[in-house]
Amino acid sequence: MADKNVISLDKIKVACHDCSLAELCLPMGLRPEDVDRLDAIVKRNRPLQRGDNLFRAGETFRNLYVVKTGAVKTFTQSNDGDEQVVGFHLPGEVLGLDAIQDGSHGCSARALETTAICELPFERLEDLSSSIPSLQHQMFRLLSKEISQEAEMMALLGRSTAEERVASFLISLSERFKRRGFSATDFFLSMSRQEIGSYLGLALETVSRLFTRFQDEKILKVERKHVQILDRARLQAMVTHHHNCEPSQARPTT
Amino acid sequence: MADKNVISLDKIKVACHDCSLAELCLPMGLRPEDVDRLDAIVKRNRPLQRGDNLFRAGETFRNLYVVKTGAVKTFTQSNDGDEQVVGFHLPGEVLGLDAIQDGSHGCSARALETTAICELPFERLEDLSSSIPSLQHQMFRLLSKEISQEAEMMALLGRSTAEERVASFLISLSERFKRRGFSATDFFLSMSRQEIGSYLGLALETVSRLFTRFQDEKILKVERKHVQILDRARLQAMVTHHHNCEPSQARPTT
DNA sequence: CGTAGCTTTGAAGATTTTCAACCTTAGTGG
DNA sequence: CCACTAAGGTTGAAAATCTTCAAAGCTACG
Repeated sequence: MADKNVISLDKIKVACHDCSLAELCLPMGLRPEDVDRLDAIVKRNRPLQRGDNLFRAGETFRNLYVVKTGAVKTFTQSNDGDEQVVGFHLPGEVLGLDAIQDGSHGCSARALETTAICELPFERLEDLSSSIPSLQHQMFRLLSKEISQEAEMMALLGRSTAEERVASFLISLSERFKRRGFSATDFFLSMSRQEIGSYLGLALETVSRLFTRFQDEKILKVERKHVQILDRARLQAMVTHHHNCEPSQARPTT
Repeated sequence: MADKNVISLDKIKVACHDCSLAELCLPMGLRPEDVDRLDAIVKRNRPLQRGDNLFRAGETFRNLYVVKTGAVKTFTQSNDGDEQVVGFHLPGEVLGLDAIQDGSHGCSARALETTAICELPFERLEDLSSSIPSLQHQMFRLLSKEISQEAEMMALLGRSTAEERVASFLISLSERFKRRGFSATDFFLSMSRQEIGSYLGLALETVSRLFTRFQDEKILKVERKHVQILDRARLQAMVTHHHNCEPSQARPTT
């Protein structure tokens, strides 16, 4: 809607209009004055550098976070030190929804590259939701969407071969980039093979091999972090095989 | 809180007090008069028989459902016919949260045994939430909890061996039964090996073998659907190995 | 230019799946 | 009352997939 660029002085407000609140507001349109009220509670912090933590597991939950630019991973750590990636978060996506429940974060979040974040104090958001029914509705939808997406991921992990998982991962990234106005067929992975593997429940070598194989089969062109999707149809076919209950692309929702 | 038994005439109301709304109300206590307002919108339907569908993927979303007694599975169907189980729902647990998002159910729900269900018209629930801040808060918590649980499941599926998955599944069931006042160490599985396997991303034979092995190792006693946990500590140890970020049992929250 | 960190690749090893047979239980009907 | 059948469960062996271990290649960065 508001397509303005970020302006230095009025940065906070504008930043929110054009990005952070898109996820919350655009889907069903709050009234402009309500958007302003929402804007008023949003904070924008200095950008995170690669490796910086946004929050850590166990910390008290106070804010939801919206990725403006960059990318963030969420992960848990096993007691023997190695980490398990539970999500990647691209621009426009929200973090922290799992922490509302018990007031503390259940996973840590770390920037995969230089990343700008908006912060939404959850208590304020709750207050506002009480007085703006359509915001409450958006909040419910937002939470519900997260549940759907996770369920889809569970179905993927519960059923798929390594091939399906990697294909599905690429399609997911592709769609998410596309939605934010980036190329759906040509993008950079901000995460390592290791992190992809951890997320998909595969060894990093398996991920690497699949990338190589897809390239040999002319489905992808991969050059380190740079991925180009050459044959989306075949990628899709690998996944469609398990038909995720909702006809994903049949409805132009979202 | 209300520990009354179900009384025939006033069944609907009482039923809700002692069970269906526990999940929504008890965690942080609505005021009694608010609970009554909530009760007023709850419907209770005839019980479902084993195999009956509660809803099907693609149907319009109107209600959330709370399992009162019995058990329900949610699943998606691949185009080649076989199903993928995405969840099991025991008494006190809520179904349908994933459907708020786009107004239609993304998976089907079917009774695994004779099952009683409460129905909560979501629109009414939203209206009520607007006027009862603590109910809104409970709703957010409910949705957030679902997100946490799914994230935990994703972590499990993404990281575990068959052994860990089955161990984790049993512990999860055990805890859920316990919370509802059933035995944590002696219960009946209402789902088949096939369904467990589908849920955990394992072949049904693998599930069966693990049950047998656990029995050989004196961790379980399994006799068809009847499971007894003999050595919870060792079951727990198989899972703890991956430390689910939140110290699960350290805090008596819930 | 050299080192550190990813990534790729190969080969061996482990786990899990698949296929197939058999067993058990519960329900049915002779 | 017993045999029969169907559905679910168990078990074994072969086959497939994925992981692990190991080594080498590539890039980026200081």
